[in-house]
Amino acid sequence: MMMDQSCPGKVEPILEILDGKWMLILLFELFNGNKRFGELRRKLHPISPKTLTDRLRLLEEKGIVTRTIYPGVPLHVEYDLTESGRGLQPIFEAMWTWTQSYGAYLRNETNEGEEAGKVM
Amino acid sequence: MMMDQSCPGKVEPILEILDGKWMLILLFELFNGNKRFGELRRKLHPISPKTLTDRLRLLEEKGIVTRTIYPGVPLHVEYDLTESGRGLQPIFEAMWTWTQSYGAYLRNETNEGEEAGKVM
DNA sequence: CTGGATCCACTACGATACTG
DNA sequence: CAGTATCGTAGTGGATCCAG
Repeated sequence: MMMDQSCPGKVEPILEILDGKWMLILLFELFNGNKRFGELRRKLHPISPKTLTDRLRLLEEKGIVTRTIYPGVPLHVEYDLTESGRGLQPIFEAMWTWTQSYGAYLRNETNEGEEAGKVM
Repeated sequence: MMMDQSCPGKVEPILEILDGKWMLILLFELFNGNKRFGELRRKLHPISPKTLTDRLRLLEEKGIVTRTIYPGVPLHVEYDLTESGRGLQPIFEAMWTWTQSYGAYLRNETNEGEEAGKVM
């Protein structure tokens, strides 16, 4: 593992993908299989359609997801991870491991507090 | 490795730490040993003192770094990683691995183009 | 040397309404 | 169903100057 001084600059672009209010949970949903727009919208409720579109388009640009259109009425569009997208999973796992070891009290920031006895 | 539906919410708080324009490179500098304010300021040039202070304070709150003051004139303050902070390294390594495999063309976004042969 | 104080700009994100 | 168009907001990082 080469971790020299130029790493931060090289690694930083990943944050465009992992960053922001919805990206993590969005990617997580996609890890569990391809999904349609409305499906994602329900899972990420109360995300706005504009924001969901923005995030999805960014992921598409970055080669993380594919967008497949099945013509017909009603319209049918599927979002799926590319191989590159699936390759992000080890990063999630590393984050998850860290969270379990050290992240206990960080919860109070983004979660609003009603997660006390939740299932995990 | 348990990765169920509530993981994203649990993992998300890490992004407060990894997130933002300077956090990655800041943490990276700290991985290479404790540093003083001015030292970090030079390494992260052209970061503003306000922003550097903000980032450092956040990391302190989260238990990622310690701030040690050595009284005297001129003032001497050292920033160092806690064990929790050092525990972030596997996440960096996972990101680094991903970058090398899939992230080749992502570079053009955050780097403005004049970084070609830069040492950093 | 190590910041605090102020002011400002940008942009992610949201609400809502509308369309092929 | 799957978005687009518009408008609005709030938080975050930056510039600059000042202070213990």
